[in-house]
Amino acid sequence: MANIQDVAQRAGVSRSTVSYALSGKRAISRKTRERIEAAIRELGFTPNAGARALATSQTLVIGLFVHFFQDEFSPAMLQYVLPIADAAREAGYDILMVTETDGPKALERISSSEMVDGVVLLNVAHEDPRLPVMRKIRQPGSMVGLPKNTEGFDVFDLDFEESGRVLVDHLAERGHREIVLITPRKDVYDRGGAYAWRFQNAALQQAARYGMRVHWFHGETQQPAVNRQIGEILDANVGTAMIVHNDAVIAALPSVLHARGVRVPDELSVVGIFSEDFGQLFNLPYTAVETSPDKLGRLAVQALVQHMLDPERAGAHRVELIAPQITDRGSTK
Amino acid sequence: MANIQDVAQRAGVSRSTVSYALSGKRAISRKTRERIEAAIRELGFTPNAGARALATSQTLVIGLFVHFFQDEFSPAMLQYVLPIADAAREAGYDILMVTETDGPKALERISSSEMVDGVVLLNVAHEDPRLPVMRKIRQPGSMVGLPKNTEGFDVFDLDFEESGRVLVDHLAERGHREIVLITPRKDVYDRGGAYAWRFQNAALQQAARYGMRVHWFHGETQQPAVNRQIGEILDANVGTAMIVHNDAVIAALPSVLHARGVRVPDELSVVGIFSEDFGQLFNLPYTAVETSPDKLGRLAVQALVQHMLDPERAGAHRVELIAPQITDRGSTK
DNA sequence: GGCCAAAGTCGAACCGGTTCGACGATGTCT
DNA sequence: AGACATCGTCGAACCGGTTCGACTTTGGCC
Repeated sequence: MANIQDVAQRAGVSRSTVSYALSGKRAISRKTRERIEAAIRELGFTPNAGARALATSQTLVIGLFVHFFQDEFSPAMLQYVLPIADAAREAGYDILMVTETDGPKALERISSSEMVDGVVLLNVAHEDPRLPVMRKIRQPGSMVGLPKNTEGFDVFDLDFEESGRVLVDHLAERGHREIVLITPRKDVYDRGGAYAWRFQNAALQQAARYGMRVHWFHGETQQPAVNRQIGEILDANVGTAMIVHNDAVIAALPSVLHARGVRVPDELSVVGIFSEDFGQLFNLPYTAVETSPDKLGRLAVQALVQHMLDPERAGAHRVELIAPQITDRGSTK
Repeated sequence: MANIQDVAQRAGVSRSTVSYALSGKRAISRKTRERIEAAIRELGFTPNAGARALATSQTLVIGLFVHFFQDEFSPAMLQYVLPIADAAREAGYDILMVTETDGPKALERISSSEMVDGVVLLNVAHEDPRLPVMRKIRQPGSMVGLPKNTEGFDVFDLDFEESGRVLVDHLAERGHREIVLITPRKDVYDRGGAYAWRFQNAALQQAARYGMRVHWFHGETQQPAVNRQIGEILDANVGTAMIVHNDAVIAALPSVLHARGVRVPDELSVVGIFSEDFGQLFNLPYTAVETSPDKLGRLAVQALVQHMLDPERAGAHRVELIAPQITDRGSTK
């Protein structure tokens, strides 16, 4: 394997000259540069990442910390991960993906051994145990999911409160007075998944404002419990519309409704909150708030990259809740 | 940030002694070791990964090369990725996940800059363009998916041929004489996704052996084309059973069958090939061959780790096609 | 022609670990 | 008591890059 010394020798220059030719940080004459480039090509030289990291304190790697909870629907997670990987690469970074259960410990390990220049956290909880660690470490951090205390980080999330209101409005405008609300499982709340109660509180409050009656259920996440529960809710036969904030439930809904011969929107109006890709994957015919995982993931990476490039501006952090967009698929009336 | 020199100073020893205390490669007296450990704790020292990589030529990172094709069903891919990440961590490795479209180039880049100790390739095609690169690089490689030439690699895959035969047998035993076979999209074949024709050829051959008539279709992958196609196939009303080797089709099947009131297995027998998790996700009530992505992923990592630990035995490679297990969910008769 | 700035290159130091050879202290065996 | 192996530690070299300061050469300007 060729190293920078071999290149220098072959081109008849010193190691530093090769380095400068590569980085462009000092002027190099055209003739010399061409000789160096030829030598690099002939020897197939690529700088050693470890050595470079050691010298520059830069790894060009971003740590992506994801935890795949059993009670959350995994396909949805992937929709964040892929755009993040793409955006990172566009900015010249690779992705070290960490899925360990013990997030704080993993974060500590990766950070203190300086394997990454920055960190993206997915699925951040209200009082996320990773955040205290994030505050101690040297690398800048960016996240998807709104924690209680955002100080020191770039934070991006959907505006779940507004999303809840928008969907209630949508139903209220169409005259619905009694509705069903299906939210994530209780575990998500217990874990501090703030998006759950942010959405739900806002929805309940807005419904109260309209004088709507709301029947609220924590949706199941695993089959066959999901189908059974949907059946029970339909049996109860309360309400003329349904707001579903639960991936597993909304994915299973078409088949259950079909099986029971419930026609949407004639007999029941349905709205949800999921990404376009997710909707396509499960062929969901429901009007819904778009969750834009790709947009959020990209934003997180872009903000992080800015901080990594310009560590001075460590004070300026973005907290951005993107506005919900409703996609009307005609499932309400 | 504390480095090994700070620790040495605080413990009143030399840097090398600290290093030996950490690695255990030479004997260190109990007293000295305890002083060093205390210093490490007090200073919160963690070895710098780049420096260590430079000195040892070991990164403790595995490169995971995945390409998410639009015409393949992404949720299925995740089922390989997560077990791989887990298995890697258990062996002390982290995962650098690379999703670039230009796989060969990415492989070249990561490998020659020595960012990883070894490489896992997912979804390997018959003549995968990444393989020529794999043969040149210094790091050992392991893969899921059976290429034409396996020499030099550890290869793991489901035995798709046997899977095809097993499913045909299953239907033949129940007296079916005319069946529908739905395979992956044409693009998958064109790309050299060998699992597609390995399964299909074996199934067709076995069916011929029984004198069965087979109606063969390339399944669609994106909605709403999937549903439309399933409808058309059902309209044609040929055959008493269906073998589905296509994730998007099998995922959509329950709702289409429901909608048309086709009862399984009374009016139509259905078998498929998908993982248990996938079946659970989409609540699929079909008898199927288990694809065991978790098992395959773990095998790939374990084999790779062996090669990384013992580079001498570079000659001995495993090629393992795991035997299909059929899970009877009662969708045939 | 002399002075000065800019361009181009080099050598040395440094980043933070690991590892080899050497050396003193200690213990064992004859 | 002397020879010798073993234990414990140290200093120096090395891994492969980057970067700083200094030096030489070139060119422009008065």
